[in-house]
Amino acid sequence: MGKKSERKKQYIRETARKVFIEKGYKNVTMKDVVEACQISRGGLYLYYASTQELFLDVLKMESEDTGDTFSEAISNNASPADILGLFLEEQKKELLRKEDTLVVATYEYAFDQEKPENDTYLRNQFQEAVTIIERLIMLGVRSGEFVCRDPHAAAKHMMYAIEGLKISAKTMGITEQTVDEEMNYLMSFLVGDDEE
Amino acid sequence: MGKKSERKKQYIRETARKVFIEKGYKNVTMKDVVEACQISRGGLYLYYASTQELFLDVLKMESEDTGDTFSEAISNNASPADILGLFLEEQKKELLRKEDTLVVATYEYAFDQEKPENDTYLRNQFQEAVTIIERLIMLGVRSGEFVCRDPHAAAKHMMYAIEGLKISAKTMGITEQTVDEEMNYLMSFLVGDDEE
Amino acid sequence: MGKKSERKKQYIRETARKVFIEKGYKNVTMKDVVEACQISRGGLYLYYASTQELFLDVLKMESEDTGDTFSEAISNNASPADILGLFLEEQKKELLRKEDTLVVATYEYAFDQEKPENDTYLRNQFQEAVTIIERLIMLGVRSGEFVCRDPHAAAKHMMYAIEGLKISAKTMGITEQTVDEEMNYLMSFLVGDDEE
Amino acid sequence: MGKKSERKKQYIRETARKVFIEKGYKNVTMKDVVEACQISRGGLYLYYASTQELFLDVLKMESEDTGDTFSEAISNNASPADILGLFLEEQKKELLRKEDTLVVATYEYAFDQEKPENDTYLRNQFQEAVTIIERLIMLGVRSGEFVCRDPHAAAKHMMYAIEGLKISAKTMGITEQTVDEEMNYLMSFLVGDDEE
DNA sequence: CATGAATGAGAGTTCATTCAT
DNA sequence: GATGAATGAACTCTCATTCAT
Repeated sequence: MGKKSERKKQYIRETARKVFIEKGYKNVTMKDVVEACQISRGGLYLYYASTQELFLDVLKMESEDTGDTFSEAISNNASPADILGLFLEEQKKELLRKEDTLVVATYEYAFDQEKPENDTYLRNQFQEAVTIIERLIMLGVRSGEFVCRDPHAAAKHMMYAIEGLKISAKTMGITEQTVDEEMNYLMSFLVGDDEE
Repeated sequence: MGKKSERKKQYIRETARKVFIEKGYKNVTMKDVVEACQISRGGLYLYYASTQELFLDVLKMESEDTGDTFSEAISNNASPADILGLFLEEQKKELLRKEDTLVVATYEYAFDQEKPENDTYLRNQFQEAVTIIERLIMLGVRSGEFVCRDPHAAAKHMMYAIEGLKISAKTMGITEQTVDEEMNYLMSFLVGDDEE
Repeated sequence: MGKKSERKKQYIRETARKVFIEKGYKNVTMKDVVEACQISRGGLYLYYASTQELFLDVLKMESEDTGDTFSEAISNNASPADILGLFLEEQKKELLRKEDTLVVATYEYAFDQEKPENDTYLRNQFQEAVTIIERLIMLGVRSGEFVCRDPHAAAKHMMYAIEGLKISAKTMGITEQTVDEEMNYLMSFLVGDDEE
Repeated sequence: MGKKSERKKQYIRETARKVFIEKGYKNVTMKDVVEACQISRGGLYLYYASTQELFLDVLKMESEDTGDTFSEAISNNASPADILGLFLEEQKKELLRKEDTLVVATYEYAFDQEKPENDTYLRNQFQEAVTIIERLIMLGVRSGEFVCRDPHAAAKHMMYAIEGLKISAKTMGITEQTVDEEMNYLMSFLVGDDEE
């Protein structure tokens, strides 16, 4: 029965996700997963041949589960500025979250790949975010809320700054206040109420 | 012989540095280092008890070796804009460099620490850079080259963006053009020749 | 349904035969057989509890299928020398054949048995061949084609030499020319056209 | 100290030899060897990376240790017939020996190689024996003890027969009487006292 | 009868770490 | 100080075998 099997795979994926969140990528062994899932060694191999395969599936699940909150907000015809604010708020929550985040594991995984080019997940996430922000900025410019000459460059810039915040949060640590300052700084460029 | 001993330690450190550059942090074993150094297993333990200890010493050496080019340029009384341009150029080179960089190992090491707060190296590097940039901006504002209301926030912002570029380069890959665009974008805020 | 069941068993046997031919005896796992047969793991166990059991059944099938060509030739009242020539030709083909032969698996199986005495298959094959050759020699002697004082010893000797060729072919390799030379050598003793 | 290390390697080799004698080739695991040697898992890997490597070294040792009895007998200027008799006696002892023989393991190893051609050990042994026998026959012919038209063919034939006896002994079993008969049969060809 | 998910024993391999020399 | 042999824990991975459905 494919269904039962798929449910178990799903279970393993979800359990493994927690393990990756807790331990990162490189520190996770098949044994860790086996123990977390409370299944047998061989049982795990029935579904996944390596932590890499497992992690990739976790990431895939991750991409499928997210991105919805957005389309929702957008279709709710909130103002671009509001939506962007929402987005930044979301990012802030994500990057301040200590538990329940795959960020570290994802970076670690990326580092482990021979060529960065091979790692499509992070790039896709990034590109997708850039596209959304760019669209929001353009909408905002049209509605007069935003001032921006090059929405694409601005969007990319925002994402690089956020990426910088993310990695900083996970490596050197960061305070909520610092994040807020940065987020405001990012918005201030677009609002352009004053010259800078 | 403290001296001879210190020379050997130095040798191990430098050789290990190359290993960390090549393989990152987590992938390096004591065995790797022993082989790279062509010394005995026991010999290595005489100086370092773990790859962590070794890596920390490599980082320490790293901090000591750098940071000098700058003070130099500053004392050469070049214009702040030039120096900042130089700094960005330096960052660009660093982040596009595929070989000969400890960036990945350093991040990996940071991830491996229980609390980000424990990892002083990255934070120190970051803070130092922020301080320098901030100082440059203030000088530039005073000389009329730059326009900036909050030099500290601007400096921090620059560093977060750079950090974002760095991690992106190592995970998703990045083109030189993209880096140039970002760098120009960062400068454009300060020059303020036009409203944005 | 005994019949349906027997047909399936037959199918497994035949498929497994190919696997044994390809991989020998010890290298074959129940998994290999399951995969080759495209049946379920449990399904296989319904018929065979181990590769040993399976191999024994393959061998049994083998004995049943062969030995017929001969009785045929004999009853065709060809001359003993011709029939023996035919037999040697047959052996030559068999031992030069790289694919489609159970020779290696059979030896491997025999090695795996605690006591050689337990392995009746090879001995039976051998005895049977000796008997046939002996009979042929006796017929040839009677008809004046062969010269031989001790047909039984001669027959056994032939078979040992052939066995030697067989194992040599599978272990060190052998050329067709070498086989031909040996076969001629074996015949020359019986023909006795010249003193040796 | 290379010496100490070599002594240990020697010890492992000798101990492993016993294991191969007892269990054949394919049945031997690194664990078996570790236990027989009473050393640690890692300790064995320090010297040998696989049972194959180990077995090859055992075989190499084997070739070095043997072959001496012969040259000795030859230089003792015994008659060719005596030496050949001695050789056959030796072979008889070897093939009847149940314990203390690597024959099975060697065959098993040979079967396990992809191409029989790769397995030089058996072929070398065989060739060497053929050469020696051939030389003896030629000497015997010259001295009038033997009658033989084609010493090379005769030598090869003897070896194939012996090979056949060997494998038969290990697979179907063989009695001492049968071996004696065969050996006599082989000698009778050379002595040529009667036509057969 | 048949399936295939699940188990767990066991083989292979690698390394951090110690210690006699 | 320095060596490198030795240990043993930890991991990866594969199958024979069972059993609920």
